[in-house]
Amino acid sequence: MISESSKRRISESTIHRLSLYYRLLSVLEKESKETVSSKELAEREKLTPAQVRKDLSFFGSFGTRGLGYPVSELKRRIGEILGLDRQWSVALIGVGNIGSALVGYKEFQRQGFNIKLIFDNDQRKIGSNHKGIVVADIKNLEKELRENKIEIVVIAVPATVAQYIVDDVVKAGIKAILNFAPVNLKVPEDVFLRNENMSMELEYLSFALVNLFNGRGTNR
Amino acid sequence: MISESSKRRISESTIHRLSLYYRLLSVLEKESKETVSSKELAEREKLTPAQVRKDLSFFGSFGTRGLGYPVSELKRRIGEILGLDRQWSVALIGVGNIGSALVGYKEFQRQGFNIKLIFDNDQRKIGSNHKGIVVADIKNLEKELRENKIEIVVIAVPATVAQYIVDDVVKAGIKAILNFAPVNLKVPEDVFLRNENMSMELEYLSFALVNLFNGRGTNR
DNA sequence: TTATATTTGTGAATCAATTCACATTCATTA
DNA sequence: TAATGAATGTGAATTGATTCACAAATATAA
Ligand SMILES: NC(=O)c1ccc[n+]([C@@H]2O[C@H](COP(=O)([O-])OP(=O)(O)OC[C@H]3O[C@@H](n4cnc5c(N)ncnc54)[C@H](O)[C@@H]3O)[C@@H](O)[C@H]2O)c1
Ligand SMILES: NC(=O)c1ccc[n+]([C@@H]2O[C@H](COP(=O)([O-])OP(=O)(O)OC[C@H]3O[C@@H](n4cnc5c(N)ncnc54)[C@H](O)[C@@H]3O)[C@@H](O)[C@H]2O)c1
Repeated sequence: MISESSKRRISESTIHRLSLYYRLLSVLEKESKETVSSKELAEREKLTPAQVRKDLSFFGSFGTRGLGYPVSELKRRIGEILGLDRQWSVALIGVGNIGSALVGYKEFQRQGFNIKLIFDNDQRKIGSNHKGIVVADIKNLEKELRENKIEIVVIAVPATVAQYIVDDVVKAGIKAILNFAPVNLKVPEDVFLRNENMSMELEYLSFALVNLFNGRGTNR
Repeated sequence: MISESSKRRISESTIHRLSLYYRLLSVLEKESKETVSSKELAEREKLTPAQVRKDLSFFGSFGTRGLGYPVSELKRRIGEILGLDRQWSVALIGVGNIGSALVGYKEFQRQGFNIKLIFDNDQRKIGSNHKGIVVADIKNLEKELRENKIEIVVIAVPATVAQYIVDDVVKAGIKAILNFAPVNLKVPEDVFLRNENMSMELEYLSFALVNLFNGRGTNR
């Protein structure tokens, strides 16, 4: 829904900031605030007002000069841009430590990310019930992904097997993958792959503590 | 350990790429590769050779012209830069879904991030044993953090209480925090705060599926 | 209705990150 | 020991992202 046949390429940072605005607008909505200025949005996210306005301007003009942006309306529009105005069918592969945590996380569902299928290869886990979902056998991966029209796959298996799993996921026609395994997965050009790398953030803190103790802390 | 009184400011992306190089060098070391060129490092991380060389050049010159970089030596040097040549004392606050997963994750320890303390406010959890660590009462937070010389704190409590917890953590003199709660925490300038925001990555995938279906997939 | 105050939306300017391109250095081979 | 090839390290050029600055639009108050 990028206006005018996506003239400009939208940067990753802009999209991440849209997520921040979306979350903040939800808070403002709860506080029954009707409008909000770029100045206020910026202050609450430690950004500049110009940045906020520029980010939004890529997608249209949502504000009123002299007044600001209508909170609920802007939230709705950003939701549309991010695809949060619809439901997504998600499958999770690997119900270990991190996989179990994700299944039990209600926030994803609230945002429209519905975990419909869970896979594992451990016979003790297959058939067991996690939050109302029966763990499926990884052997039926491709068939089940297709039959259930899964759109997003979350990888939470050991790093050693992640590439094999991803190859099968790609074969099943999946175009969006979120990977928790600390490994560089290879996917075709037309598949979106994002990595959730917790070690990286710990390492950033470690670097900061060792190197930056004159400078200041940095949020993301 | 930035050379020459940290003239240049090192960008966040450079540090994240150092993490990637570090992981890749571990793999190359296991494969008994002695040297590696910027070209090969770049190919395996989908970067350009110039980028790799520039990143490393901020910290010194580690390579040999005509030959490349010595794998083990470079890994050691990057480890030093990232502070992975030492042990870090970490405390985890909140042993719920995600907190339990983190406690059970051996990879952090292998990298020198040792979870020494776990806190919760749930009486049923306090005193119970998680992977050899007894859950402490959140009431003793400040005292315990100081006595155990904790350097990094991981926040895994509900978003509603995260700010109160962080305030206490800061009072205890902690300068590095990794936060999993989806909320914008306020910390003083001299405290490093990083946010691990999984929703953000799912939202990026959602955006990509809705908007970018002419373009291509993008790794991080 | 007019004047004043706000705040947007956006080109232009600036700042930052990435890529280019090449002199320099070293390994290797003849 | 000289010639060849490979790959680094780094200023310069380029590309991209952020900030500036201001005209235009609207709200609000007189
Ligand atoms: N636990 C954490 O906090 C954490 C943090 C960051 C990253 N990670 C990464 O996430 C991944 C999972 O970590 P974890 O701690 O949950 O590990 P885990 O061992 O607890 O869970 C892995 C799960 O995958 C299943 N599995 C293994 N092979 C499979 C296959 N071929 N097909 C289907 N399922 C298979 C296992 O049966 C198990 O249930 C790992 O790559 C890990 O490095 C974990
Ligand atoms: N579960 C996930 O997969 C996931 C993913 C992304 C983000 N998160 C975020 O991580 C945080 C934890 O999520 P969760 O699913 O583990 O929740 P959870 O409810 O399972 O765990 C929260 C834990 O914090 C403890 N707690 C509550 N108040 C406390 C206090 N004042 N002091 C100390 N401990 C306290 C609770 O007793 C509980 O053990 C939340 O902010 C959540 O939004 C979770």
